[in-house]
Amino acid sequence: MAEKDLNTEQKILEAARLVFTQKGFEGARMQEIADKAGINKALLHYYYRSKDKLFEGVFREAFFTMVPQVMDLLKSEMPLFEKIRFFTSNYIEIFINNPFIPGFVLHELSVNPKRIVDLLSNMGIQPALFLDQIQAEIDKGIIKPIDPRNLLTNMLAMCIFPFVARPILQNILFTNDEQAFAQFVEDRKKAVPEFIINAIKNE
Amino acid sequence: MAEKDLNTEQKILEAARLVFTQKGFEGARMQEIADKAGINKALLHYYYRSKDKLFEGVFREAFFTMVPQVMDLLKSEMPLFEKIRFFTSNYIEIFINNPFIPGFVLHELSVNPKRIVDLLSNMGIQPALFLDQIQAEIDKGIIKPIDPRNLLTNMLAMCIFPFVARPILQNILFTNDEQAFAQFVEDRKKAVPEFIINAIKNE
DNA sequence: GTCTATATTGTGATAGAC
DNA sequence: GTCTATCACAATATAGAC
Repeated sequence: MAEKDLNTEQKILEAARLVFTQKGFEGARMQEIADKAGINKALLHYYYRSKDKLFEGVFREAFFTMVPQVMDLLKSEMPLFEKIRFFTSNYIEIFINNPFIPGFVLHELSVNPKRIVDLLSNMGIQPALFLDQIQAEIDKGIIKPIDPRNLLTNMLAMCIFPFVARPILQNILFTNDEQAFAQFVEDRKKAVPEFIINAIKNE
Repeated sequence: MAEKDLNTEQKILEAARLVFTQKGFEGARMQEIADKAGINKALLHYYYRSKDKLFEGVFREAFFTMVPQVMDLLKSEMPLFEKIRFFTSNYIEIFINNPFIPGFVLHELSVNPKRIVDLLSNMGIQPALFLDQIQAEIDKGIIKPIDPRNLLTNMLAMCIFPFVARPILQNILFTNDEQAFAQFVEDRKKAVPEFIINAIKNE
């Protein structure tokens, strides 16, 4: 690494993140990334040999933002209900700060599913501990019987879906009022864990 | 690939549906659609003047499959719990038969949100009646207090999300076993409404 | 490192024979 | 209606001056 203008490189990555996450790989244009970074196309290729290489970095970062950070939380020793509250509210908060990540990752996942195999095996995603914890609470009679995988899927669904379906939800439920939708999502940091715990708690 | 019995126009639409739903508008190639339809590019343009026109038809059909069919159900006079069971299981069944629709529609929605304005206004999506029904049940003390929009969002999330996130869920929860995942989704036709009703029902 | 100019390949779309 | 051949342009990528 010789003397690189980190400023330019940062600008490129930031611009690429914006364009890729909003348009996807196929929809993104190197010209638009260059424009947003305030440089020209040639300089993009000077820093990153190809569109693929540039995308690789952006996708990796997005994938790491979306998947593993909070997944680690599932492995902790926290009591179940507390863990559910912590997981959902933190996850929603991450997406509030990165609203385009979910749609971006899910689209690229469905277009090129092979990619996840590489990435997932490179990071030890292991929900087994969390699933076992759920099963243990069921056996103890503390929560209602449920397939632990269904519970985890529901948790993820309620955290992620509003960001993937935002345009349509905002339109239907809030007549396109952006601030109202932002407040709605903010409220869900408490509403979602409450909903989940109500669903599984034994009286 | 395509049936010889079908006329050319049907073969084109079928091929376009496959390619567009799996690759999106930007990722789709007219060449690939032509190949899948067993014809050549020129003939595509003979039947549909442009890629846009062809996409229009496919997206419209997908959008109508995804959004309004079951939405009408929300307006019916059914009791709330029964309505929730009917809605969720029917919706999941639709996606079992059209697994690529959710990802396709949601992606195009986020890439081109303006499109929904046109389509949504052309069909009277009106969840108000359902939201009112929920509020009425809350007032009567039959279900727990909850923002009705949160409840509707959660319903949609749990129905749709597994199909959008299928590659990653199938990998993490089922070690890429397709049949196991199919069974999992089938089970959710009963598990999801049960989960929801448990979450809101007052004891 | 940054630019202008250009090469090179894609891809959507059309012309015209049959 | 269906084909082959080709156009026109857009987009990635490279060459080379400064």
